[in-house]
Amino acid sequence: MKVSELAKRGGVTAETVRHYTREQLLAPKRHPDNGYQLYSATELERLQFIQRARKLGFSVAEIRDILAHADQGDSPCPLVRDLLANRLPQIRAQIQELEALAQRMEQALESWQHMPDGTPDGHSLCRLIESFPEKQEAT
Amino acid sequence: MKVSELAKRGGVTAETVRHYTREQLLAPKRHPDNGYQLYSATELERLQFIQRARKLGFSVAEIRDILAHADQGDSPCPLVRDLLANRLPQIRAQIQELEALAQRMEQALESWQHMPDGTPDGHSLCRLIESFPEKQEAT
DNA sequence: CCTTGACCTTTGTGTAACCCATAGGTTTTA
DNA sequence: TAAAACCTATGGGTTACACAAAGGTCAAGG
Repeated sequence: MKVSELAKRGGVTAETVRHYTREQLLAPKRHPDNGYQLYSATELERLQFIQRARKLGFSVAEIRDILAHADQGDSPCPLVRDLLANRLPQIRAQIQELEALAQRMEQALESWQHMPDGTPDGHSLCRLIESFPEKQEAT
Repeated sequence: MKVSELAKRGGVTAETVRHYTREQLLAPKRHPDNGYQLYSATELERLQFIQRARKLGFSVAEIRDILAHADQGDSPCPLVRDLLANRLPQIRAQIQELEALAQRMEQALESWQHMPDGTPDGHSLCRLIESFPEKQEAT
C-alpha cells in the first residue's frame, strides 16, 4: 500500500508516516517504476506498535532503538522496561512543575482582582507582574 | 554594562541575554568603537520583569508584546490579565494529559511485572508494549 | 487521447527557548 | 606583550511533526 493508505489504516496523517519513514522507524520498499513507497501489512503492524509506544511516552528516537533491537532478533523488553521506569519520575516532576505554575497563575489572577491597571511610568511596566517575586522560597 | 554582567546580575546566562536581545525584549545601546552591546540599569529592570513574566508562564513572544505596549505608554495590564486567563485552562489540560500519561506508564510497569521478556518472532516485537491498547475509551 | 484532479516525490521552512560551536576581534591582566 | 577572558555574528541542534512548493504519476471521464 502507498503512504496515504497506510496512514488512513493507522489513523495518522501521511506526513506522520513520511516522518517515521525518514526517521527509519518504517522501511518501505520502493516501486521500481515510479519510486513510490510501498508498505506491507507488517509495516502497518509496526505503525500500530509505534502508536502504542508513543502513548506510553516513548520518543520517536527511543522507538527507533526498540525496533532496531527487535529487528536484530534481540528482545527489546529490558530496554523498554528501563526507558519507562526512568521516564516516569521525569513525568512526575514535570507535572509538579506545571502544578506549581498553575498555582502561581491562579494566585496572580486572584490577587490582581483587587489591583487597578496602571500606566507604565518609567519604573513600573506593569505592577501586576512586578508584584510577583522573581525567586521564591520553598513553601 | 556588558552582556555577561547583565546576565550575572539577572541570574541568567549570557546566551539568554543575547537571545532576549535578538528577540527585541531588550534594546541595548552599542559602544561606538567596538560594537559591544551596552545595557543600562533599566535593561536590568526589564530583565527582571522578563523573569517574573516567564515564571508566570508567559512566552517570550508574549512578553515582547507586553513590553511593546508599555514602551508605547499603553498599559499592558489588560493584555496581561487576558493572556494569563486564557493560558491557565491550557496548563490545566496539559496537566491532565501528563497525569493520564503517568497513569498509563504506571499501569504498564505494574502489569509488566508479571510478564516475561520475549524474543521478537515476526509478529510480536515486544508484547509488553503490544499488550497496551492503541486507543482507549474514556474512563 | 487528453485533461483534470488526486496522489506521489524531495526539499526546505517553521515551531520554543534557548545552548553550543566556530571564527575572529577586543579588552584586561599578569 | 602575550595570554586569558570576553565580545561579535552566524549557523546548527533540540522534538515531532505540519505545511508549502515544484514537479512527476496515475485513474477516470469527456
